Amino acid sequence: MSGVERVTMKDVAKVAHVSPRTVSNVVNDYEYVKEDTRKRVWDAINSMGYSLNLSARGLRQGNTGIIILAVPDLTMPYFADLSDAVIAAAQKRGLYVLVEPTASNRNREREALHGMRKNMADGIIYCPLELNRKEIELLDVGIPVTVLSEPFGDRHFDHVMIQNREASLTATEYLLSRGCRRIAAIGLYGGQRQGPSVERLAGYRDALKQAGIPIDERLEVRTDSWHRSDGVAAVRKLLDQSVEIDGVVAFTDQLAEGAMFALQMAGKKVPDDVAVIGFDNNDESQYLMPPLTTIDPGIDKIAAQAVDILHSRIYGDESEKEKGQIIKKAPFELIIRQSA
Amino acid sequence: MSGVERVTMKDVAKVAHVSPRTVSNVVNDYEYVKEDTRKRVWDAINSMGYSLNLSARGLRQGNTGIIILAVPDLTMPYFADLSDAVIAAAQKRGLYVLVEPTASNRNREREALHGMRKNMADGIIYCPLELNRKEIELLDVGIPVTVLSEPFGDRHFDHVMIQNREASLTATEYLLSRGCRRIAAIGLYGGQRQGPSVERLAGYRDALKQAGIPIDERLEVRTDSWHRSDGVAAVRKLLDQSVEIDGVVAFTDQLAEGAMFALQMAGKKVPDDVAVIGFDNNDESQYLMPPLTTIDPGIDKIAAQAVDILHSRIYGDESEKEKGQIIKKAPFELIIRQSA
DNA sequence: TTGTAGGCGTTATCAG
DNA sequence: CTGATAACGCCTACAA
Repeated sequence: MSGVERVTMKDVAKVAHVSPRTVSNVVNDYEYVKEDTRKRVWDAINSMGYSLNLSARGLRQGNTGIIILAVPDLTMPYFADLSDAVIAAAQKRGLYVLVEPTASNRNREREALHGMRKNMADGIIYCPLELNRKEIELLDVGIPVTVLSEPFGDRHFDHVMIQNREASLTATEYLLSRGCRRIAAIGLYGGQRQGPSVERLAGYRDALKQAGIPIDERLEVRTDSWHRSDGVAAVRKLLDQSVEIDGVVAFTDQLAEGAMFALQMAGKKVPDDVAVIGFDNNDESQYLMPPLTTIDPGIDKIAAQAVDILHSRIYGDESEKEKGQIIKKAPFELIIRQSA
Repeated sequence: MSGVERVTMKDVAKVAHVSPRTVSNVVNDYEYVKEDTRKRVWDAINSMGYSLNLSARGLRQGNTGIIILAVPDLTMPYFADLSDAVIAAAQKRGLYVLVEPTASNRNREREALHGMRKNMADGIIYCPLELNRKEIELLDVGIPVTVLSEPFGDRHFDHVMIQNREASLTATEYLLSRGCRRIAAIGLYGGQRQGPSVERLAGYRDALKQAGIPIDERLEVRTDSWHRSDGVAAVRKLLDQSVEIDGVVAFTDQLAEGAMFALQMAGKKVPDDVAVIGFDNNDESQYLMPPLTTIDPGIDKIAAQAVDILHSRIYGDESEKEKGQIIKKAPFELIIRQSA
């Protein structure tokens, strides 16, 4: 097969009759290299099969060109889409992305490794499902961090916010405008006082309050996670307890999907008997029966902003690095289809 | 915030009153270190906030601990699930995974970067959708490669195979056993003579042949890709052309999902009018209406095998590295639900 | 069981 | 515009 021999810059330099310094300049597109020299060097590089050793560069420069994207679970469509978007955005800036599932079904004992990974990266984009103290501690590792959530605690990480509360308010308002009065909220998550699910519930309550409708806690269904099966379970619970409903605000499209499934299994028509609205606008939501009305959180913009912020923190000039906490709100959009 | 000062092994050594060598031994869990010394070193490490510089280690040892997972598109559930599984498997072996979408909607001009990435990794797991010459060339970069497909060409990469042809045969046989006689095959992809979609079509034809049913090319629908929208388009095409069908073998669950959607929109009942079977067993397929009968390709096993093979090629002793081409077939399973 | 010394491939500094 | 030289932080013979 291929070589045991490692071709280095020095080797290339010898063949091209220049110094290693010049080879480095060529490889890094340094401006002031004679055209002639540049060509000679590239020829040597290609003919010798040389390739840059990024470990060496990293050691010398003190950075790796890698950022970590920490998401709960790649098998959830929202996070898969987000990862894809972040990788694309990072690529534009010449960064590599190490995806790290933090709460995947397949990973349980990753804590140990966590400590190591930070050494491999120049920055972290962290996407929390819930915010417990331990995870937050893990973030504070001496490299820039951008968190995809509302700001929390006394930490001063940068944030790119999904407007969970406002979007949830919008979704609920829409159901109200369609005449729903018994609206269930599905997806309050875990035992946290903060995090996306708490915000989404708050938005739901805001809308009810504005409409003068009293809160009925039986309509607020907790779930173990945000998978489809949780949506099924939530609706079953409502039906079992004979809680009357004419609308469902699901905190993710998967929950909505599961909810619609369970409703239809129980002989309810969507949207006639029960209107359903989701959150995320995953690709699949437009192919459900009926197609799902949902909130589009603008994933590409979120990803691009997160990467841009991180990039400026890591590689920007001093003035950028020293800037105070950056907080951006991403715009969202109500996508109306047939489920509500 | 945190430090400008970089703590090195030498610093730790000084504080712990040992040599850098000993610190290295401790960090790397070398066996022969006195308990007392070990503790002293760890204390120093923790109190000083030292962390290992992986670039330096990589430079010294000639490897990075990173493998690349090249998949077409993270937004496709199959590849998201696969990535999750590969990351989990890699974690068990202490490897980091750089996910690289090769044909994502969001990435078009990544060719240029491709050359660079190989320098950052010790090995590649490559998951092809189609096999064109250019992509194959790109693979041959001097580090071990494991390909998730049937072997091809004259290259001697290692392979972990999904049994596309056999599984597709099984799926089609099942529809036949349920009485279908006009079975459409949806998802022949691109203009290639090789690749998963070609194999799946072959399996479909095998089954028809075995059953003595003549091939009708109008039933074999090409698609641009394997997204839900392609499933919709394929069925619409069949219906528009008034091609009679009573069954659909879709080459992915997403195609099946789109197909069911289009069928139901056209007033057809699934499975009574048209039975539908998918391929992949994504989580969502059990929540469709009706729940989707499909093929489970055993993603966890595929991921684990691919990582294991790569690991032995990279870090194994010489005898393992020199072994000839490794080819493994992953088992699959027919999952029967209500769509067929 | 631990210390010493040297180099892995790059890039930055400093000349020229 | 290009050359020499010195680090970057770690690992590993070799020695003790």
